[in-house]
Amino acid sequence: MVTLVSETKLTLAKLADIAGVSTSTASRALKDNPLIKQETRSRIQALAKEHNFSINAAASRLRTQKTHVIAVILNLIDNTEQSTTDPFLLKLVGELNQALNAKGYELLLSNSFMASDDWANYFIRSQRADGIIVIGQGKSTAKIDRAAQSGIPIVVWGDAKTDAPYPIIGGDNYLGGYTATQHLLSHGAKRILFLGDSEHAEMQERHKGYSQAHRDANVPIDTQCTCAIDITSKAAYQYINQRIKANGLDFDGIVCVSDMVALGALKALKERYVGIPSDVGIVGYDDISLAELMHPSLTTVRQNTQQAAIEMVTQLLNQFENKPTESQVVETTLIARRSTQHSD
Amino acid sequence: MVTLVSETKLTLAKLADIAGVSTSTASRALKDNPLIKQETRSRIQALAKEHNFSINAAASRLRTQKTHVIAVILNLIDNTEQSTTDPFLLKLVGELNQALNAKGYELLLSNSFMASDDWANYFIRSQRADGIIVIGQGKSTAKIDRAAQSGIPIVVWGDAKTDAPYPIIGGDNYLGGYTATQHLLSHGAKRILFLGDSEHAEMQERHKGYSQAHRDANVPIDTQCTCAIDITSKAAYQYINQRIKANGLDFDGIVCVSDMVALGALKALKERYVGIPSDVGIVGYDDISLAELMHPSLTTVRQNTQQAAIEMVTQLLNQFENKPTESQVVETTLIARRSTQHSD
DNA sequence: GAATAAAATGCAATCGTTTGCAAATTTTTT
DNA sequence: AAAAAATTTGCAAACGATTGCATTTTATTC
Repeated sequence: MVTLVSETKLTLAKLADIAGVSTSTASRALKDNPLIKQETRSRIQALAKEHNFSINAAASRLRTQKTHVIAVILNLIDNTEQSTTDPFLLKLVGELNQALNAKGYELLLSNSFMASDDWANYFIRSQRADGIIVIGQGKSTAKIDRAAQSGIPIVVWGDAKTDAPYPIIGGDNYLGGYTATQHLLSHGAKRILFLGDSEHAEMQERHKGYSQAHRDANVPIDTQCTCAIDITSKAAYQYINQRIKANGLDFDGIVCVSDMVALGALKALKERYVGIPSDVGIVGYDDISLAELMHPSLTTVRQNTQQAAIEMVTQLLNQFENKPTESQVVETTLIARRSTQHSD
Repeated sequence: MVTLVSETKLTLAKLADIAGVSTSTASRALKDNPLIKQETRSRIQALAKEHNFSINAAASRLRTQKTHVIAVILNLIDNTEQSTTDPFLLKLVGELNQALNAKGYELLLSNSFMASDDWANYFIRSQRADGIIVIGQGKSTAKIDRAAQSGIPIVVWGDAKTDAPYPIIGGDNYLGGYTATQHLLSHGAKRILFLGDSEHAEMQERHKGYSQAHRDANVPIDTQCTCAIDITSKAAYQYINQRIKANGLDFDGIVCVSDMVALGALKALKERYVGIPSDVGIVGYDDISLAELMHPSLTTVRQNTQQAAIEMVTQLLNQFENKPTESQVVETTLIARRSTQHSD
């Protein structure tokens, strides 16, 4: 495979030459700067198209000190494989990609394992990106705090109620946990498991909602019902299996911190012929596309990810202009399906 | 939120000043160039760490004409929402991210809707990236061909048997289609639907395998059994629903071009109380993490995505050094589960 | 038609690294 | 101790676009 096209590389200077103008004029013309006569502008733009010319991004970035790139960091939990497995995170990435593109930005994908620990340095000071979006608060916000501390533009997907010097966008986790639990209680559940990892800020909030719903319904809470597991379907599957083996079916409802967890639990229950929802009702979180495809379809809590993505981008761009920013709660609604209620 | 840190921006020149050496020495020291005395190297590296110094990527890229960035383009099918929905594509992205990082490259995520149509121009000539990886051949390879034509480094995930001037990495689609079909036939199926879009090169190959398996088993093929639908669970759900409404259950097996499609079909069948696998056996493709969580768990064809990612990166980097490249077939295996066979 | 205002273009410095080559320093050899 | 060789360092020219300011060209006014 030989490159036939190359000739000599086409630069703005050469294009200007061809057009018979200076580089300044060419540069302005390509950006449709009204300083330049309309006719000249069109002429140069046409010429650029004709010669397949593209502004050199490296040079432009160096000169303008703006990259128009945003780094999106998947803040994964150590030694879980939540990453490649969880459709929710990646869905969010997809939405962010769209939201960013709509504003003329590109998305540099990274994850917390890969990027060096000093995000401010690695991405911003090095001029690889203009700002960063972190997906997930993780168990510790140390890296995030550190990055924020150095004053770089940053936005986080997480629990919006957390008090932090940077804007956090996220669903109303307390409400989500509350509604999910209440929903199960109102369908008669008496012993509801909370399945997930309560070390995360988001999960903690959900757990608070879970507790409050119990109190409001006058149903006692057993600490045995709060089960700390990794946020994967596998962990959920194993946990439920083991629990039933050890204790028998000592619960009649499950609130899960993600749909993946719910699916793992569901599988374990089905294998043991536990009736759903007759014996155990189950609620997931995230409303991934598979939730409604399951059998029974999965009741879950949906967070408006598109709205979230747009909001995150807005909050980030605001920082570029030193506008004030604030954490935002996105729409969070319970989607009731068959895993918690019989058909009408 | 005020930036407290900024002072004046730290450049290599200033760092060199602090260290009392020239910028050339500083530059070399930071790259551990043996031209520089070991002691000087360590001293400057320490200084850089201490002052949170990071080389300016824009300047470096401009000077070296290398970005160390690879653009990954999700080549989506027009007006389907395959993008944010299909876990398989995003899984591949995750794997690519790892493979690229391992080689010191970063991943710029894009999709065919966003990026301008002229990939060579937009990504490479503009020096936004050094090469591109395209995920999916799509219905038409026009954009890919065009990009390849201009001699840029490029690799494609698709059907490796397609003859093309660029390396294509992919599973053995013929074999996958063949094995899936044969598996159903050997379990007694007589009328098997092929559910998917046969305009794609990959799908065409699978369809060929599907046909050949029939011939080898001496089972007649009905063209009515080849069903062209969008590659989404929704389309599959609707199609199966409609078909049954119109024709009754006129089939006893389904070969799907993706797990998402299979899940949609599964849902439609279950809602009509069609027994699986007793009445209809069903095989998916991709082995997304949910395949085994389904009920019944889904028989599917797995392609080794990790191997694929590594191979794609290798083939791409080879092009940087003008080494020869070639299309590669990755491991493709049938994972037999409950959706095609009763428990033992 | 000269003077003034407005519109269009060009000059040249700058962004921060990298690197071929020359210069300075140190070490080895005779 | 001088000459030669080997080791370290520094000079200065790129890389390609952008932009404040100066300059030229065109249009307007009296």
